[in-house]
Amino acid sequence: MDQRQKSELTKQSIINESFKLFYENGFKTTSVDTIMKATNLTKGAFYHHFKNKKELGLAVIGLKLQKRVYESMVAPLYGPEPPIEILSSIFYKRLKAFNLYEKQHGCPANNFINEIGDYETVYQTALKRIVEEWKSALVYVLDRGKTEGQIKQDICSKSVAVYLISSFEGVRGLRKLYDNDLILDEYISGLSLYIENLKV
Amino acid sequence: MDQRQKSELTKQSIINESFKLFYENGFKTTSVDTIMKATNLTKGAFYHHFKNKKELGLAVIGLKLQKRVYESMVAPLYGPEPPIEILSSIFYKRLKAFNLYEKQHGCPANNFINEIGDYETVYQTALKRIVEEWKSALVYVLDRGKTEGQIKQDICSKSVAVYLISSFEGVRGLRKLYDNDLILDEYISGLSLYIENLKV
DNA sequence: AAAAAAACATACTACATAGTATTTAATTTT
DNA sequence: AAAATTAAATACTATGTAGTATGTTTTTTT
Repeated sequence: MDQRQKSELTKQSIINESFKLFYENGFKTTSVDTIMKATNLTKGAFYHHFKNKKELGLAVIGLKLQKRVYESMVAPLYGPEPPIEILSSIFYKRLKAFNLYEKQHGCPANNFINEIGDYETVYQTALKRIVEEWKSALVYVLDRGKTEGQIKQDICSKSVAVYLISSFEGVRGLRKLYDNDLILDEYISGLSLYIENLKV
Repeated sequence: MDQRQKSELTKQSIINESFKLFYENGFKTTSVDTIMKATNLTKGAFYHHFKNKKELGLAVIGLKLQKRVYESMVAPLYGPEPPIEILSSIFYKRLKAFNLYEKQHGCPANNFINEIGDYETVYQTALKRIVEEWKSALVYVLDRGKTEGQIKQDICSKSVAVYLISSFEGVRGLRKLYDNDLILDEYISGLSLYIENLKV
């Protein structure tokens, strides 16, 4: 392996460990020292690859968070199945697929949003991008549902998209408070009712 | 004013300033020094009134956060108006009543939930109390709606309650990312649809 | 193989942090 | 009024923090 590849690997390693630590303990409260301890590297390596902690934060948001949300919640919305099926399965499946660790610590993106969404404009912009991408995909599938006559014409796709995202992120925070899945099951039941009412 | 009253005032002053600073900058990232600077008091005063920062955190949650949620979102649910009216007005009114500062920084309770809901059990328990109180009130008004024949019999009150809370807290986080109210308006529209579908 | 550059390590600075120890001032009790 | 108690101030410790300065090693270029 040449130098460039190895260097890229260490950079990715820093980003990966950061994502994990930010997820477990928060962005602001995770120190560069802690991160570098986790990577078995030193501060020299960190500041060789990143200008400062902010640059790392933006890298984690733009690479890890965005990718995570895209792969799990966005991409499936562009699938060929009937819109209502896609909607009801994607949220349901996703929630059911979370392991205990993911239930306890909530949504990585939502954690960032709540911690530093009001902190600095650069973070705001980077996080907004994730939400907008998700929203667009939801609007796409909802509009398709209307076109294909499966979803009521008079509903506002954007509003439904926002409502779906809000409730999903909201419950991922609430779940942190409990040591069982009751709240998630209740959420799913509440969501089902909502989606049911979108049908013509 | 006697000593006890004055002492209680300084304690409340510490709690109030803490609430404000926690809200703006987060719990873990607001230092005791910063708080005492804001109160124009010193560290001696702080550690006279509180054993440690954790005790302060619990005081802020149990007194300020709980009270805030109760007064704005819980108490009105026990009013005499028709359930559907209460539901659609309370969420709508609350969102419309927020000033810019409150929109930018999200929900104080939700911020705590997302920051330290997975941090230590004592915080978990204290925050859970707030959510459960809110949920109970929603279930109460939903059940009343069923009894009074205004709300569909076959919906699960708990599920709807959880879904309502989730979406509300979710959008309060999302709003942080934007510099206008579009997302709130879309949320309200999405919520209206949801509530509309609860009617018989 | 020598020179240059890149990738990292080590050692440091300046400041922030939670909490403690001790002192001073004000108030209440006797 | 003296003694005791409470409220708060001051001074401190030990550790954590972001970031810098400089050194060393490895790889690439010449």
